Amino acid sequence: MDNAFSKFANLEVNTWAANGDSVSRDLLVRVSGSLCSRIAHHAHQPSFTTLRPHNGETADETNPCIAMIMGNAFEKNHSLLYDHLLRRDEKSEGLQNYPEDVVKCHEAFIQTVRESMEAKVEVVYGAAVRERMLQKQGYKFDLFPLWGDYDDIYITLDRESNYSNAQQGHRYRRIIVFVAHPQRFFYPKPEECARQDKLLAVAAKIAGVNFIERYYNNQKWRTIVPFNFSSVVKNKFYGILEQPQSDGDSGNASGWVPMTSMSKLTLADASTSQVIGGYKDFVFDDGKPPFSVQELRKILPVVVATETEHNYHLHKWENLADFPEIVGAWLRRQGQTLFKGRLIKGPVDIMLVYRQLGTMEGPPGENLSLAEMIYGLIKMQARMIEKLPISSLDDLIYYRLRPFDVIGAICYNCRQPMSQDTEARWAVMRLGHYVIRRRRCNSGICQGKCRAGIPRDSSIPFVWGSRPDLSAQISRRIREDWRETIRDPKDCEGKLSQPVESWCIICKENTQLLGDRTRYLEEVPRWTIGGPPKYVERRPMCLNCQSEGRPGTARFVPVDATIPSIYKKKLTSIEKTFGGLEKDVKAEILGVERTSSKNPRAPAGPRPSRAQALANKSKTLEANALSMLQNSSTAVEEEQNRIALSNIANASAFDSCLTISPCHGNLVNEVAPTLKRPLTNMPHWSSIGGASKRPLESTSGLSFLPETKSKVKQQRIA
DNA sequence: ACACGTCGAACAATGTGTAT
DNA sequence: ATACACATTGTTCGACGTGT
Repeated sequence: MDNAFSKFANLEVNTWAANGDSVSRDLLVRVSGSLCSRIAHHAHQPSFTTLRPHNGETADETNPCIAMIMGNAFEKNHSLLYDHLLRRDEKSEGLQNYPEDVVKCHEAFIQTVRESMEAKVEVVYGAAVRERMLQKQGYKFDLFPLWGDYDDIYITLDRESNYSNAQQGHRYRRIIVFVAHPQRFFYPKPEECARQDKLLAVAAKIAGVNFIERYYNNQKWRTIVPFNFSSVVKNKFYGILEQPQSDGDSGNASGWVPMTSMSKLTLADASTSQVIGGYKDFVFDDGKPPFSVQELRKILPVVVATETEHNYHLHKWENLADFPEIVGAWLRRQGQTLFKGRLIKGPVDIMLVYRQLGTMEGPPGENLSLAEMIYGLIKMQARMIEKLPISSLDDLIYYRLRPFDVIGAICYNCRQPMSQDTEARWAVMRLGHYVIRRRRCNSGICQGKCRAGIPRDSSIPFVWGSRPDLSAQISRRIREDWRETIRDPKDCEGKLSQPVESWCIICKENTQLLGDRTRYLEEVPRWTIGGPPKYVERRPMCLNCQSEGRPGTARFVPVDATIPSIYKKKLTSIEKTFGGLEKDVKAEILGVERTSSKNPRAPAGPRPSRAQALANKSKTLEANALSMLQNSSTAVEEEQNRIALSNIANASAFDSCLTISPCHGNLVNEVAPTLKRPLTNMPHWSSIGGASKRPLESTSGLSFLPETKSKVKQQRIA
């Protein structure tokens, strides 16, 4: 297999080169385990959340998701583990972003593994891989619903014809069990946990490997994966800020060192609460903001001076209690500045940071005492502060040490790349928020105008660089999700690249804007994905509305009545409901979504006062609570409907590709006698894959789901 | 449940003066 | 020429509301 991997690696790097990209070979991750394994685990793509980023193996327990996978239905000598894409990447979006021939190169290699491996069961993690195998790779599978305790799940039969070395007389090569990505379980829903546990139990039973009961349901994986990982991942994958400490930028996986830096200890100990016994004092104060540049200018000289005062005690320092108070105070507020949101709980973490930051200056950290490393860090920071320009915002910003002060930027206006910010500033009041810099954008759209540069990494939040913005502690949390539903400017050719004229939906010809304009002209209009594209409306101020006593913030609709349009809030709600789906599925949904009307509806009555509104609201709440008590079955039904809706939404193209197609198979009965289907219950097998190119059209195979309004909705959309 | 309308406030985007 | 700091103003937000 080494030889095959080596060949693949050469081919992969060359394919990138043919696309004009130079990539590092040592970020390719090897397949782990033997081809004779009983079970194969098929994951998505390796990330940088690891202690072994280079020349790595897939079986890398310093990566939390992989650790979770390896914790259940996985026996070291009987399990094969590989990723669908073998290239380590900061974002696991290779399936969307890599050139198609690169993706195919990975898939061809993995397919040779799948062709050669003996495992009767393959567990596939995550919807992205599932969709890819079903749609783009076009594999043909048959669906096999289970029964009894397992009647809410099904397994998938992988047809022999999917393999180039197909053997005559065999209908199926193996069983595939599609399960959710482990990262999903940092925010578990009970029903999802139960389902995942069942799926893995079935996979393990068929394969003949051990598994752990209620592994996901009882969060038993937490004995393997550190507790703080939850907040970090939440932030990284879901953009939710849980604690100030693990805010914003900590999502950048390349910089974050998981607590499994102590993996040996953690695993042996199996108790996350005392992972680093003796060093719990190291945990940073959660509530305190980092030092601003201004504060550091004052405090650093004092901190540096303590080194000589305490010189002969330095080697004895082991935890925070041994430090001079001011050093402890300094350290506790470096969570963002030095450590960039990483949780630092002990000397090992300090050493890792020291090594990472100190690669360009100072001695390597191995043989240094804790105190020497800490003073090394203090001095690094002092040198940085000295070089910084004096700014009137110094009390509101802080800087990080290289390499964490380099941020790739794109133009806020046109989203084209800008030169990177090599001295990134961060907001003290808003943890982890990058402070925008304005610079010239030389793209065709912006033509050298001054534009805001925002981080290219969309997981890094940012804030406008003015005093009022930087002083405000809470942001309104601007929604960016709607952007997922609009076209890239470079996909807007022909008519879509032309300006769009719009006018107030109420005033039409009488529309009045500032500067004697009667039309709102949008030079670079935003269009939705899917066909036909819809113009995304704006709501500028209409002076005519104002003069006639209306608020003047009505929607503006295209003057050309043939241009369909939609408003942004609608896009947000679509993204909320269908955000988990593949982009092309979303495009289909958007394509058939109703356009917004071109005429105003009947004016509403007078608004009640705010006080009255609040009183009404509390009344409604009470009434709701009462009615819940009186009629709990209604609430239960509603909840079921909600779950059904989310099932349908989540099931995406996978479920909706189902069509009834009876067929026969004996592989299952051979390998899994315990799962033998009762004869009285005639199978309703379904075949999936390639059955439908229009995913949401067919939901006939979902007869086991309760009839709900959501189903009506699906039909309307289709 | 959905499709909007309305509101006050926060935000985005850019103009302009000034320092380097 | 460039970046910064501040000022200004249009745009967009979430919350809350009504009508269908």
